[in-house]
Amino acid sequence: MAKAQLKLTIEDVARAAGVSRSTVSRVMNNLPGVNEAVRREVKRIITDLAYVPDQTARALASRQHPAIDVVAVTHGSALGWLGSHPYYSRVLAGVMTVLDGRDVQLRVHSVGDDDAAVDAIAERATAGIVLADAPPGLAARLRRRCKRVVSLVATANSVPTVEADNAGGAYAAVTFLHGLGRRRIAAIHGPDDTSCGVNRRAGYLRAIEELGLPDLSDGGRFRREVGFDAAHRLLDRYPDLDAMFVACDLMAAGAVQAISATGRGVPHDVSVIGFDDSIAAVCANPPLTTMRMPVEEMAATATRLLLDDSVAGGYRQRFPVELVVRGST
Amino acid sequence: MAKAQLKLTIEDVARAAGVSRSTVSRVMNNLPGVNEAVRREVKRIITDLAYVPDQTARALASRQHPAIDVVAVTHGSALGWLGSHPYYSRVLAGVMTVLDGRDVQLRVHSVGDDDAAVDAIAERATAGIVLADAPPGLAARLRRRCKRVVSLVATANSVPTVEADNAGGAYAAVTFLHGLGRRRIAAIHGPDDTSCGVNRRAGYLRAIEELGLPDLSDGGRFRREVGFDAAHRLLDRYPDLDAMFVACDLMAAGAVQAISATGRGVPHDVSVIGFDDSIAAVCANPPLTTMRMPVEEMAATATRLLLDDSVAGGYRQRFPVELVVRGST
DNA sequence: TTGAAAGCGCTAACAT
DNA sequence: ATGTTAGCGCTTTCAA
Repeated sequence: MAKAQLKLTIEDVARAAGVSRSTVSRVMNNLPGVNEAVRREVKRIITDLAYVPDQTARALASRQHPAIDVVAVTHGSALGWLGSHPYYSRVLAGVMTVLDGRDVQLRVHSVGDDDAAVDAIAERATAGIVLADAPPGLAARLRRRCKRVVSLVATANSVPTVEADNAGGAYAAVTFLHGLGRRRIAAIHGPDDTSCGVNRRAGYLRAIEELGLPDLSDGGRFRREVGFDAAHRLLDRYPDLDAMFVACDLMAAGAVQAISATGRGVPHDVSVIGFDDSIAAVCANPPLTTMRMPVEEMAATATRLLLDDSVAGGYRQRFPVELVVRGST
Repeated sequence: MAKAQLKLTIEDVARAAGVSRSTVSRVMNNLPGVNEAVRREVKRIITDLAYVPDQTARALASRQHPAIDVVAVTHGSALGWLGSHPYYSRVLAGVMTVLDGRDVQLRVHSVGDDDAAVDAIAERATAGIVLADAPPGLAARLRRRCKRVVSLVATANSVPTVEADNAGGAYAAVTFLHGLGRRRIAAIHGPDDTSCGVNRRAGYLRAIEELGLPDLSDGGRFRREVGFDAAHRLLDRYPDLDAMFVACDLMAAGAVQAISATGRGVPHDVSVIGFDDSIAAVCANPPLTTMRMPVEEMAATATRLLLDDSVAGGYRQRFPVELVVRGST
């Protein structure tokens, strides 16, 4: 019996397959120049032996490191975004659960409109890139320079996507409000330049149309202050509204603050339903009924896809969004 | 003129210093067996040349990777902690700002009472360990096995610490409430087995004693539900209380929910002041006046200390905690 | 106290 | 299509 190996190396695989290390290397990296039969055989042996290439050696030799790059787009100030917006930390949490135990680095970037910086990320990417909230332009540019990209929001068609059913969630939220007897259902939407913003709005619109309700909309960016201001405006314009569908919890928390400030009760006078099920939902007063986005699960899925190198061209996976009932309805 | 180097290697340093690579390596790693004069000279040259060793090569040769290990202690369920408690994501945000651009991995661990797991972390640690909320026992154990440790909370004496002035912050909070004319100031404390819990309580106690106020205390763990329940009990027992000092924003958000639920107004009937200045503060209704902990800055400082390898034995740095006034007072 | 030499496990020219 | 040969930049015996 052979001496126990502490760690399997490419050499072991080569020997078992009766080929050279170079060939094994080519197979691992999906490089051309290997006979198909040989390639299959080597792949089989790699699987059988449960061989895992050493990422460090690979990095040293190839001059690039294995890592998952999470890229968020900078809306205004870059600093403190992670700590201040629940979404990003949930994405990181999801990625981390998968990276745990593996020898893969997690890099975080926040990009504005500096194309050079974007190209640099693609250039240095290794295991792959997870797009937290990239607009189509950015996503397409990245995808052009690096095939291993997965977006967590609907974006350029060419980019593999693991998204949530935003439109369906919004539709369900409005339907729920309607079932509660509410008939003057306003909406505070997210930005029109994000697919989340657009799809949640679409879901709202479809619902009120089917239900024969009026369109009472306002909105802006996914920030608490925006929700606060929009709710004030809405209440001013439509003093009789009895419910609000708000496109994210942060805004919904702001909306609740505004509604309270006018002397109205939540949910007595106005029901409000948020979206995301983030920490903001549970800290609001009253705590928010909301549509739960499985952000952590989505990020984990995207990461696995990247690590398994199984991101096909038009890949698309859609996660359902679920109603969580709390005190604001 | 010499050919332009794309990257400085240990060889360049050795040549400049007129010694061998081995010697430079020994100096870098603070290994014994180098003449003091030579050591100083090599260090000078390293600084002059701004030489930064390649972490990947180092990892390959030494079989260990450069990384910052952030360890959080698991209170109950491990999953989802990052996404659900603002503190941790702020710590990560702080660490990341420092790691950005450097070739250092960020690993996150959450440990319960599995000593073997703790030892494994120490074993594999490289650049160092940042303790987010480790109790003395854990911290001491880790420190015994790995010198490069920095804690973000007061803990075992042997462990270098970058902490916040919790007692001072709590004292300032109560004083502020008193200045507002409040005289029945209750407190919702954190757990007694954490230094934050203990020190914030100590600050409260010192203040009410100096001010000649009664001690109206309750508390438990740093969770929203606990704040909610404690506030209810407090209001039951002392119906006339007019202010609450709550040891963290998450609990404070819960307290505000409870106070509202009894029909009282915040801040009209009861003023509440939180601690941390996390996302929870701004999502509460009304938004929370709170004592700001510079968590991101603290984590960044700890990380830099580790990376610069300048963690002395009894290192201790204390960050001030600042009052942020919002609507709950 | 110091240096020479042999790798760490892999990739990437360059041959064949 | 495949193998041979150098390294990647550092650590680490082993000699001196």
